[in-house]
Amino acid sequence: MSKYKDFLYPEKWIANASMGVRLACELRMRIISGMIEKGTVLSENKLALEFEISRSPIREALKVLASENIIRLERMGAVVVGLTEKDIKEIYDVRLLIETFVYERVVKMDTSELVKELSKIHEMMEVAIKYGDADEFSYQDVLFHETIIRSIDHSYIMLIWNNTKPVMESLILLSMRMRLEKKYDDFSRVLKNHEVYIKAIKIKDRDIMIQALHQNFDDVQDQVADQWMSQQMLAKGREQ
Amino acid sequence: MSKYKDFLYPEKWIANASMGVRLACELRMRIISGMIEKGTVLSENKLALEFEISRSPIREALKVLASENIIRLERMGAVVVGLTEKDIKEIYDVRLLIETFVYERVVKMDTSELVKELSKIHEMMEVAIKYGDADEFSYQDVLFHETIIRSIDHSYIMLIWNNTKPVMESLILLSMRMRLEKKYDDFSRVLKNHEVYIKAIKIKDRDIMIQALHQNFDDVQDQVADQWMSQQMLAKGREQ
DNA sequence: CCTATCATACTTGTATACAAGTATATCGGA
DNA sequence: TCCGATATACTTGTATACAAGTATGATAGG
Repeated sequence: MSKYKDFLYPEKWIANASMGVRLACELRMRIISGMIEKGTVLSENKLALEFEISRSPIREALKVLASENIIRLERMGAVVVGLTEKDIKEIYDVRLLIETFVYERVVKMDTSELVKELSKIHEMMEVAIKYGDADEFSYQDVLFHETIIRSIDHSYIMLIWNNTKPVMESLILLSMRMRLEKKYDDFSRVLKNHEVYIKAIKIKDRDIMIQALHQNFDDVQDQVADQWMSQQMLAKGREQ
Repeated sequence: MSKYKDFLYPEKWIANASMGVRLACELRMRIISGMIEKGTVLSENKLALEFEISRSPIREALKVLASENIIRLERMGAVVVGLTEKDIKEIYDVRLLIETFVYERVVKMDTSELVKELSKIHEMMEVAIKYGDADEFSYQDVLFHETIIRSIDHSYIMLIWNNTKPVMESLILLSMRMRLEKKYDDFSRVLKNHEVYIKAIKIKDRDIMIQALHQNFDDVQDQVADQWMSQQMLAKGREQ
C-alpha cells in the first residue's frame, strides 16, 4: 500500500492487527519522524486512496491519533500537530509521574517474580544489541517499563500508560535506530541504567529507586529529545 | 431510540455531538449506574437494533468505552466490565496524582485570572444547587477541576484528564443526583471545599493546596464510593 | 475593479453490504 | 448414551453508498 514502499513501523509487531491499528502505527511514525510535516491536512478520502483501503479503518486510525494529540480533528480534515520539544518534555513528566507512583507500590510488594521477568528482558536487550537489532531493543525497552507498571495491578495507571505508550514507543524506536548508526556506545549506558533499575527493585529501597528513575530519565529524556531533533533536521533536509 | 424512553445522560450536553459520542455517554452511564449489569455481552448488531442506529456509530462508542476500561472488546462481543470499588479508588489515585502535579505548576504562575474563572464557576454551582439542579452542579464541578488543570497548559496532563474525565463525570453525576434527594446537606460541604481550593490557589501556598486537595478527595472519594454502592444496590434491587 | 451570490467539489457522519472467521447446535454414528 | 462432524447463525473488519453540511471559486452585477 502507498507510494512509500517500506514502512517505518515494524510490520511484524502488528502482523495480525486490523488495518486501522496498523495505519495508526504507521502514520504515527511518519508524523513523529517528521516525514509527514506539521500543518499537513489529512483527508480521509486522500488517505484511503493513498493506502488503498476504505475509509472505515482510516477513520479508526485518525481517532486513535487524535486521542494521542498528534493530530487534531477539525471540521474539514485532520490537521497534523506533531510533537514539539515541549511535548516530549511533557511525555516524560507523565512517565516520571506514573513510574514514581508505581514504585511507591512496588516497595510494598513481593518483587522476586518481577525481578526475574525484568532480568529476562534485560538479557533480551543485550542480545538484541549484540546483533544490532535496534527495533528489538526498543521493543524490549518499552516492555521493561510496561512490565514494572503492570506489576502493581492498577487499571487506571495502566490506562495512562496505554495512552502514552504509542508515542513513547515511536520516539524510542526512532531514537534507537539513529543511535545504532551514530552513537552506538549509548546502548551500554541504557543497559547499565536498566541494571540499576532491577537492583533497585530487588533491594526495595525506595530512595534508590526514585534516584535511579530520575537519573535514567534525565539521561534518556535529553537523548531522546536530542535524537529527535536530529531526526527532524534530517527530515527537513530531505525535503529540500 | 431504544426501549428506554429516557436517558441517564443529560441530552443537552451532547446536543450536537455525533451518535457515536452520544451513545458512548449513555452506555457509560448505564454501565456505571449498574443499569447494564457486569458480564453482559454487548453485540454491535443488538445495540444497533435496540438504539435504531447503524453499526458505525456503535463501533465508535464501543471503542471509546473500551479505552476507558469499562468494557472489554473480545473476539465475539464486548463484555461489560463496569467499575469495582477498587476502580473508583484508582480513579481517585490518578486524580490526586495529576492534580498534585498541576498544583506544583500553579504556584509558579500568575493565578489572578484563574481565581476569577474559578470564582465564577463556584457561583454557578451555588445557583445550580439553589434551584436543585444536580446535573448543572455536576457539570460545573467537573468544569472547576478541568479549569485548574487546563490552566497549566500541559498537553499530556490534559490527555490523562480527558481519558479519566468521562468516568469521573458519570460517577459525579450519579452521586449528585442521589444526594439531591437524600443527602442535601452534602452540597454545602462540597461548596465549602471548593472555596478552600480557590483560596489556596489565591494565596499560592503549596502546602495548603495539597492539604486542601487531600481533604477534599478523602471526603469526596468516600462519598462517591458510598453513593455509588447505594446506586449499585438500588440497581440490584430493581432487577428482582 | 470589487463585491455578493450561487454552484461545485470537497468534507464528515451514517447506513448498508459483504467477506471471513468463530461458537453453537443439531444430527449421524458408534 | 456419548462423541464427532457439519451446518447454521452469529461475530467482527472492511468496503461502499448516500446525505447533509462547508469551503472555495467562479460568475454576474454594481
